[in-house]
Amino acid sequence: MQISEASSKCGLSSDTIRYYEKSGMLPEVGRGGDGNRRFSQENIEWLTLLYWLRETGMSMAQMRRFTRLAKAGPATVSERRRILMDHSEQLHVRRKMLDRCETVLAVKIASYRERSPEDRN
Amino acid sequence: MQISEASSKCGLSSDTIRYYEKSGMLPEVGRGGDGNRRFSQENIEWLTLLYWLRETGMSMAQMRRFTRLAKAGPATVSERRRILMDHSEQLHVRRKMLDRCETVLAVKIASYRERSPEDRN
DNA sequence: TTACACGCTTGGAGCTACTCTAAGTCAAGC
DNA sequence: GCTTGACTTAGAGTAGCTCCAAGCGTGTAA
Repeated sequence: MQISEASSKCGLSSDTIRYYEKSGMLPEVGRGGDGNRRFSQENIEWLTLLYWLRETGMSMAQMRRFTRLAKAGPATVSERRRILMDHSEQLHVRRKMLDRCETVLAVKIASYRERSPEDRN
Repeated sequence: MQISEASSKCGLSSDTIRYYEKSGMLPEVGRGGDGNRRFSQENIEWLTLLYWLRETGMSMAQMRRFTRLAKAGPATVSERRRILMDHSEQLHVRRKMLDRCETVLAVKIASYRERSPEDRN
């Protein structure tokens, strides 16, 4: 599978995939006789995980660390699990932010509805 | 109120407040006789709203547009309400992303738990 | 009165995480 | 043989901060 198909399967753009590879966030990606990248099913699964981690705010530094651990083999499984569990907690923090913002917006929108005598910002 | 107090009240750093002002995302901020910025209660409310919009992913371009409309006066209220309502919908999209990511993480974490014969990435 | 600290000011450099562009290679189809 | 299209690289450009240096004005302490 070439890069554009990989891109449409994992959700990251081709540019981002190349950038992630250069930044050490992918395990070895093979090349065909034409010199182009060939993505395996495992590669796609990895990219898809990165897509979700990025989409929910994990830093590249953390993703790089996660990749390094995965490359190091099964001995690092517990450390990797820790990273994912920590990120899972981050998701709760973010959800709370969304909830609070929704309240803030609701109040602001309501203030726009009532036609007050003074200018409402 | 000077910038550091404003910063601690709205949640944006002093640097970010100055940056936002320079980028046309604040209505006029007054200056004291010493040449330093003086923030009014209205300023703080505006900054706090920007804090929430940023925190939940609104682009600077959109925030700038929102500010421009607010400066233009009450005639733009309905357009501003539209912006906030659109952003409110965005929050739902983001929440769904968090939910899906949580599922992805749960699956991955579970795969780490079962000690499989092959190396699990 | 001089000395130093503190909080503010500006302009500009540096950083993260992409995103886009230019210039080139290679294989397939006409 | 020529064009088209997907790929390659290096490197420039962008968004949104974040930090730093150099300088100014006020306040306390010696």
